[in-house]
Amino acid sequence: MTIENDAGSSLSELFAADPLSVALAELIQEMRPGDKLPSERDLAVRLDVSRTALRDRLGMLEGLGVLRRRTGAGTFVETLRPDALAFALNLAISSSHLPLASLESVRIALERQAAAEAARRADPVLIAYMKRAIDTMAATELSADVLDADRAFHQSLLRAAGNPSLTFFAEALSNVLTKDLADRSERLLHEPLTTSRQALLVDHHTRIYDAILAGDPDAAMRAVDGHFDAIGNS
Amino acid sequence: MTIENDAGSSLSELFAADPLSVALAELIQEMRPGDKLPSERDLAVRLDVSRTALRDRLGMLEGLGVLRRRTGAGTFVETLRPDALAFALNLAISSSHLPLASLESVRIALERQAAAEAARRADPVLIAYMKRAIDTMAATELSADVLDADRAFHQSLLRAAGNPSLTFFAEALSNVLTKDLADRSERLLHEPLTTSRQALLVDHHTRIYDAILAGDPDAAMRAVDGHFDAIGNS
DNA sequence: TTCACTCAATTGGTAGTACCACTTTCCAAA
DNA sequence: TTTGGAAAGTGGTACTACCAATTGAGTGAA
Repeated sequence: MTIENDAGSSLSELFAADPLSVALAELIQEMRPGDKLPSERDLAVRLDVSRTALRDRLGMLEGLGVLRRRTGAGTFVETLRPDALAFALNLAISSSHLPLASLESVRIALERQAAAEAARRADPVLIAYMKRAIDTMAATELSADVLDADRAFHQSLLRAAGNPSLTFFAEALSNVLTKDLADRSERLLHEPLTTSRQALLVDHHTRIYDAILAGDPDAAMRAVDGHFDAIGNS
Repeated sequence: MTIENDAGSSLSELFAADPLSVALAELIQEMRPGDKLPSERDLAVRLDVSRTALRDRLGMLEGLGVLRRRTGAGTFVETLRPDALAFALNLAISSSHLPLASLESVRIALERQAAAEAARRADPVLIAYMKRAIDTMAATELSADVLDADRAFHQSLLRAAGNPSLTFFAEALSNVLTKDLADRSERLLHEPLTTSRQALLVDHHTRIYDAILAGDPDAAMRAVDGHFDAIGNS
């Protein structure tokens, strides 16, 4: 009866979590996103714990973004939500004083990798979205539009990479850095949109785009680095 | 009285979390790691909720690795623990079917960035640890020792980068990939340690080391890529 | 005085009950 | 057939009681 610990042992061995958490984790591992868990009352009986203790762990798993509890409906297995991770990271940055700059470099690392993988895939349809963002960026005369186009570009870049983990972490980081980015954007919005600066941005993004279109991962990575070096100093 | 929402508003605006979670998050943000929270009974009264509801959220925050509850002692603010994130990621990978390969590429991206930053810092003391790992790798005749030295090398590389966020994410990913790595290691342990393979590994690591020692970020990144390309095909 | 021990207060952990609000289902009435 | 609402089920909260671990102050002896 205690033989099916293929998936469970790795969790219980790696993390010295309490048995109840591990039991729940193993249960969830056997389910798929969207599946409905047994009701709290049933599950409490089945696991031989009180509903109070069970809810404590369910709260934890919901905090981790693994579960979603819907009042009146039930508890469901969730797909990993980047915003849940972002919530944790936000708290951690405040309480643990993780420097924003160090997070920025993680973001750069992910974007660089995304560019490389996008170049390897070279999916014409997905790459077209990047091109559209660049065109928008070049056509407008408003700082706000440039910022929007910039966001759209980086988003389409991640999509073009087609790497779910990369997308997940990058989105989580984006959420974390949103406040910082908002401050920076605010500053840029109050600056006049100089033609030279706009041309510079368009040029940088075009280089990334060209490298990906050409299927050159190394050139794509260099282009991303050049981009972030430039806006880092602006 | 409602003016001090500099840190709080970002949380409540970004995440549509319930008020209680946000209130707790704001409280935690004003504290430092190691600080002790009020007792559950006091906090429940202060926030005007039941201890039941409060414990539900505390469970969530503990799951996120932000808090640590110690029976009989109290609840304390924690520094961000990579293993907590790894726990969540493990569950997420199982339930959301995030491909291991996509996670590997995130790991590569982080390691590449670490190499670049280590080269920029060029801290002789920290770099020396990398050299030691390489020497160990070259001197031994056991597969197990090579694997240990390999781990030591990548660990000292992250340390040499001196980027806390990079280290945090890389460690979390290492924990997640531990099972997969264990399988791979197992396979390697049963293979004979060919001199050519060992020389290849030593050569790859030496290239990374040399580039960092020379303070050349680009070369360091290329060396990391070369390394992972090679072991990816082995 | 100093050290070691005991014990009571405090704290987190669990159990159980009751009730509320919301959702879903299904059956009966139009 | 359609529609309305009742009923059952679910998560959310509150409250009480008790357990186990920790802490610290007080007490005792050396």
